[in-house]
Amino acid sequence: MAYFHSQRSNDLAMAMSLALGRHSGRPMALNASDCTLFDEASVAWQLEGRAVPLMARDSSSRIYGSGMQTRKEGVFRVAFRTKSEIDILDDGFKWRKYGKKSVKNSPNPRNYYRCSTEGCGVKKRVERDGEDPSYVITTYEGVHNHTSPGVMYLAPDGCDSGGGSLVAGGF
DNA sequence: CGATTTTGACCGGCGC
DNA sequence: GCGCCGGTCAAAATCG
Repeated sequence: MAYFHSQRSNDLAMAMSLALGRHSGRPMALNASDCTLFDEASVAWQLEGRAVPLMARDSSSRIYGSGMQTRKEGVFRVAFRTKSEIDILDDGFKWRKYGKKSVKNSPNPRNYYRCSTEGCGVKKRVERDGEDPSYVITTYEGVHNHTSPGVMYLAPDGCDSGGGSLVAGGF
């Protein structure tokens, strides 16, 4: 098992990224009770205590709050809701905003971010909950192929196996 | 001075 | 076919 260390309080988003990286391509549903499937994520959830993961599936998943079905296949997508004052939850990755759109369902605009690292096509969608403005809905799409510059990975004991990488190679 | 944000335009899918 | 809707592009502006 690997641990993560972060100086930020927004560990949930980062943990979700970790979960994405470790369990990429594996379809599974996430509930609050299923968080034990993800070691790092479960730690973060215990720390946060308020975050409510909504769903996580690889394909044919549904977006929170709407009956819309995703048609893209093979892309791991996670949507969850977090109580936060700020829209941009820094998860340790470098995100570059590439679009802003207001959706019809919600009066709040939706921001589109992309991982600025070359070769990493992970996308992120941040939207504030229209019903509860104190909540932020974050959607990750894709898998990182590099380590986060803001996260330090620690091994409990001298981890010798070089194969146990947290980075998900090809999906 | 390079990277990133901003913001309207553009485009593709889908429903009517 | 057209228009709505969601997603992306790209050029100018801005930031560090």
